[in-house]
Amino acid sequence: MPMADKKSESASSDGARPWQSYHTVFTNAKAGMEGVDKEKVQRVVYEMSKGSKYFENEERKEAFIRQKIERMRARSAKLTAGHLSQYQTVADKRILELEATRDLSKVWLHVDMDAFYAAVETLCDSSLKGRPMAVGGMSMISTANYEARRFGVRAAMPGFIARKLCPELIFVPVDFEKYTYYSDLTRKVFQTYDPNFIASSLDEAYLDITEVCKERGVSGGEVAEELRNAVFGETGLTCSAGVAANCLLAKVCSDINKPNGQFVLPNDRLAVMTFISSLPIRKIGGIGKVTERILTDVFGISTCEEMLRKGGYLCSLFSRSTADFFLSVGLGLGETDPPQMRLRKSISNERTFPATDSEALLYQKLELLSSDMQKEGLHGRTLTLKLKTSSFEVRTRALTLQKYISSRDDIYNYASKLLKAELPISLRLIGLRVSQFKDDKMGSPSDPTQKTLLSFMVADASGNFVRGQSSLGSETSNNLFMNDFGDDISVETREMIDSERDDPLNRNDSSDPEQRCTLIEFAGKTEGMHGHINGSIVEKVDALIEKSDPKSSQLKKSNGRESDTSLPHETEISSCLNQKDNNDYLLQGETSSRQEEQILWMNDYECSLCGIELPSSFVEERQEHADFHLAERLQKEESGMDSRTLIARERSPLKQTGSGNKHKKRKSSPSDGHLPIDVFFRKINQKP
DNA sequence: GCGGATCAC
DNA sequence: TATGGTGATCCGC
Repeated sequence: MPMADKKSESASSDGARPWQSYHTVFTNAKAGMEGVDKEKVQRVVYEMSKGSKYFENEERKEAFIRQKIERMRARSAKLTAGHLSQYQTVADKRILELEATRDLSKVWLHVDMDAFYAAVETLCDSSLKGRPMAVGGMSMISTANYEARRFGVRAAMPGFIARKLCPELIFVPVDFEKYTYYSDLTRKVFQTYDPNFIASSLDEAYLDITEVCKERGVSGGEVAEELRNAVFGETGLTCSAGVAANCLLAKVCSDINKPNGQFVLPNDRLAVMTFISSLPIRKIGGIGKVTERILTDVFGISTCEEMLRKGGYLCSLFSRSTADFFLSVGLGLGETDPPQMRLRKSISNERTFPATDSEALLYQKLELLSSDMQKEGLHGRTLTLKLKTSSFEVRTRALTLQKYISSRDDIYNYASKLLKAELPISLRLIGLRVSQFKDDKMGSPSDPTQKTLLSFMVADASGNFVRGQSSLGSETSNNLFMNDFGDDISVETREMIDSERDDPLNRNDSSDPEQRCTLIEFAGKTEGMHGHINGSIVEKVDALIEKSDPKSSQLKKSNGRESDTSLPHETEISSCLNQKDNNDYLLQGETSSRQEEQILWMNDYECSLCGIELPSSFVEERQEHADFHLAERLQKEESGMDSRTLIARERSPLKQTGSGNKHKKRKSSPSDGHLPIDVFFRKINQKP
């Protein structure tokens, strides 16, 4: 097993240079960090952190990661030549299948504002120009300008460490109103190039400029140049752009000539493969600090191309979806279609405070949080209490109820129970999260009197917020992204939301919390999240390769994320039927199914039985519609009609009215989670 | 369903 | 003096 044995190297030098074993994210290559003395930064960070509770916790985490790596190395070493060759065959086949999904017909542009918060602050106060400056405070920095980055100062770094690195550093408090205002200006420009642009944060967006290029007969690079000029003209801010055939690559490209630059990757397979071949894996969205270490330390993978060369190992040691993602990365594949609209699945509030073990104080914090949660006006069944102890250990304690709760008192009472079980304890953070919203599970009849997530504003794929399904493409100024920090890390989220409510720019705002825009998240959707490779190894070496079902291993698209790229209709249903679809290649075909719902509102608005579109806010209409199908079915059953026939007929229109992407591959084999439809309905009927 | 982890911004 | 907040997802139980 080839491996980059960095461990012995660093272990031997630990004594002399202990800071080298303290892995922070602050020394990763980032725009503006060229020429930074990383060794010095590392040393300062280490010296400032050493001995703190935070540091000790980091060391504990580090020890776990080392263990993980050791376990994986051991498993990897245990693979026999036979197993490996089997898995190599699987990987090669998979690579071919993935390759077949390559789509070079689209031109995607990723725009990324340069040091956005810092740039806005400088725009508003020209005395900051040319001086090292950071937005944030002594405990946390949201972003730093390029002058500060030369000292190694960067986002997510504590301010007191930043000041040590750069004593001249100017600190400016965050001001989200300002950033939102300028973000809206940029979005107005984006909209002229792609009305359906995807805003992934205040300072980042994806634009499909395929049509613009075609209609005007210009290149992607020319569009990028023009757009960047327009953004500068509109705001006085610079941005960087990447142009490529898919979102994943475009994002990588926008980082290459940052700041105030752009990079075009031609829609050409050879160009993509060449580009990918030397690209460090850490540049890929979804591959973070831990995943990078595992891939390099266990498999010796440091560039994307090596993903392909080590395909056999990857397929044998990772879940199917994770391995698919890795292989896609190796091929330079990524999302080429706008992501499906997604509804928020949870809402949370958390707050850090001076550590205390005073129970009275802790309950007081909980009370405040409970009030905040009530203000969100959501109804959920699952309540999760998050705790961070004074030693930085994070715990979560969850409770799922029969009923939906939303009131301050309910939240507080249940949260108190969860907290009580942890006492005595010394905490520095308490958080609450509510999930399993009323309309989370499709098909459960809605109570029209209830506020639900879906009665809030929802967003279309452009990131523009719309009510229900109508008036797509509302004004960009109505955008609101709660977790919208870009390069910049918020420490003032609560304030941001509160101030946003009074923002004169948000003309649709209402004081009624029900009318408020609610975040629909897009962040990271195009890259997806493929961490969690820890402990995901299943003993599968004994599985038979014959079990691999060719149909089931068809891939839809892109980054290999089943749920992200699923087509509507059957695919959507199948992913509901079979949430646990993470077996490895050789174990496909053993997944179980479970589903009890009646009507599935696909994409949250489309009836699974007849395809009629009913926005989720049409609560009563939906109930009526469900009743209609029920009555219809009962009637036909009584008349002796075979349910299979019935269902087939009812479902058939779906296929025509489908996504219009019939050529796209999708999960299609029963082993992938499709219940025979009559079994499916039999199950439904068992449900009271 | 729960809890720990990872990731993005 | 001092290391964030929000949301998602995966994975093993």
